[in-house]
Amino acid sequence: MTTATSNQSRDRIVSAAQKLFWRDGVTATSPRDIMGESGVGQGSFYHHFPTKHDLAFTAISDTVTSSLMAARLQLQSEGRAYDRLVAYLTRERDAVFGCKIGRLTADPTVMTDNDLAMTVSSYFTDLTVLVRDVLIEQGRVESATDIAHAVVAVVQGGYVMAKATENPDVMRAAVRGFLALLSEGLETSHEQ
Amino acid sequence: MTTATSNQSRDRIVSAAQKLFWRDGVTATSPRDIMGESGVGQGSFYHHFPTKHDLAFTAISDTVTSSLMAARLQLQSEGRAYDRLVAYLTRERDAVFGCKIGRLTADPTVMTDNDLAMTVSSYFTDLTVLVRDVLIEQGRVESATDIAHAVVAVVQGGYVMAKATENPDVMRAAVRGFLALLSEGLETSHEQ
DNA sequence: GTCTATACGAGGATAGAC
DNA sequence: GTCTATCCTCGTATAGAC
Repeated sequence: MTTATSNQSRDRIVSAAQKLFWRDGVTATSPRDIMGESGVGQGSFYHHFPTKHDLAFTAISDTVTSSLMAARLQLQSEGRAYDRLVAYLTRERDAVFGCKIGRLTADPTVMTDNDLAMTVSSYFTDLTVLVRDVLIEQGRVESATDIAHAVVAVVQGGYVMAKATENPDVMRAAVRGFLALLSEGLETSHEQ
Repeated sequence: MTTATSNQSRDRIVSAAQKLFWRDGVTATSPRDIMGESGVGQGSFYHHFPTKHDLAFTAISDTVTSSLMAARLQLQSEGRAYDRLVAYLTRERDAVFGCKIGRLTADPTVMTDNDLAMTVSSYFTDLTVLVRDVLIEQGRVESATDIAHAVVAVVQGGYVMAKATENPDVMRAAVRGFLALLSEGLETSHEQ
């Protein structure tokens, strides 16, 4: 083994970066900001992450992986497909802070960097597939892909609207509206 | 009259700012970038807009006003309410470039400035009201507000997903999925 | 691994002349 | 209104010692 207790400073740097990237975005977060937030010094910082790109890639990849993991846990749990979908849509979200990953879409540092942009892209394609599979399971085979896109879009749009208005109820309203439509023809048309 | 042909440079500055704010965001666009894009010199630039805030407020307010105007024209045109809603949802959008206004939600310069943040916020509340009124007109009185939020969210989320994946079809899929649900119980439940 | 010192361009202006 | 010169801080590192 090369390191004993699996790097203290490195983890602190990544956590601080994730926090600040969520709040301010990657472009607006400087190495100095991250040193301040993490309490790690300059020498140590640049030892672990020679460039901002390196840190951003580590931090964003980790955020994407754990977000997908959380979605997977919820969408592939026990219970009826429809219930899992409702649970996913209505789960508590820090709506007024925006989506950690969706916001990166508006971040020039991320979008002009192929590695980072692909990581963000993969989050949305993977998440949409997860949702689509649940819709298929529910019996909505016909336009499962389209509806899955709508599901993911409603959540992302909910984040944008809630952040814009600083009101978490806006996200809830969007989800309620969507669910009203999704469940409208339920008894007659689709397996529950 | 104080000026003859109603300021050349000023308009060029605002147009350039709107273009760059859309592409890169406000935070990542510098005065120097805008001078370069507009061809206006430094002295002239700072004469018209003493601070970046002043320019951002002018540019963003104008974008919000004309976007709302465009939505209003489409949502309050002739024809059946349902058709206007479909037209609004399916209209051509530069999806892969993201929403000019929605992206500002992830821009620290905008969100930490009260004037700018309120301008962005008002766009979403006003737009949602426009959509809600069409839904009410269509006969969906019950959850018109919620569904209106869902409509706006699907479009915003469509922008985010399309930009993330660099694929405009993703926005179209989200809208198709949403419309599939919206029109599902149509013949029986609601006026068309 | 971590520290301190140093560097250089860009961001966001201000000052004063024309 | 527009131009050129100047200013100071921050972003993003690099260098070398401990």
